[in-house]
Amino acid sequence: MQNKVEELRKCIGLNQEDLAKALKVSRQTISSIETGKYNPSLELAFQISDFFKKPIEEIFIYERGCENEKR
Amino acid sequence: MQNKVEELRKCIGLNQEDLAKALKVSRQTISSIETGKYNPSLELAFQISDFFKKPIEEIFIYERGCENEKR
DNA sequence: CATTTACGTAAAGGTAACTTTACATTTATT
DNA sequence: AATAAATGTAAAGTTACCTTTACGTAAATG
Repeated sequence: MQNKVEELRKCIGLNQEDLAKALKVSRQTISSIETGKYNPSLELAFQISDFFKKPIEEIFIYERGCENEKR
Repeated sequence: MQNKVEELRKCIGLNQEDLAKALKVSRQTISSIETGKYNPSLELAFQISDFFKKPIEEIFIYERGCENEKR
């Protein structure tokens, strides 16, 4: 899943460490999310969403497999 | 974190097993989410969102601590 | 050139999310 | 009363998320 955390973070002139502090997670967590090592938990996604004041869907891009429109 | 999975599921007349199959997870995962045992991963939250055709924020209610409007 | 700042990454460990299997309970049906 | 359908739950195992500590590197600064 792609995300715009790095872009949004740089947009407001923060480094990873400061964003990490603001979100109360480790810098490695931010780094790992930005580099796509793993996705945040739903809770952390909400915190990030709140911080940037954007909906989760605008920050995290879920790649929908074009599998005949499930359902 | 609260969620409306059970409500939305019943609204379309599905049982936990059928929803689980549609989402390709186990029935226990659905049960655990509905009873609040744990939150889904962000990926599963997106799948659930897609399935019910509602944004994540309308299905999962993140309890924001009233901590002086972080940031 | 030496130091600082920012970032990536790796190892080791803890907890959360998810699995399969299985059993118990409740509600409905026959 | 017996059976089936739907749900809750528990145990044991795997993988993902997140932590602390730490090291390497590249770019900027003194």
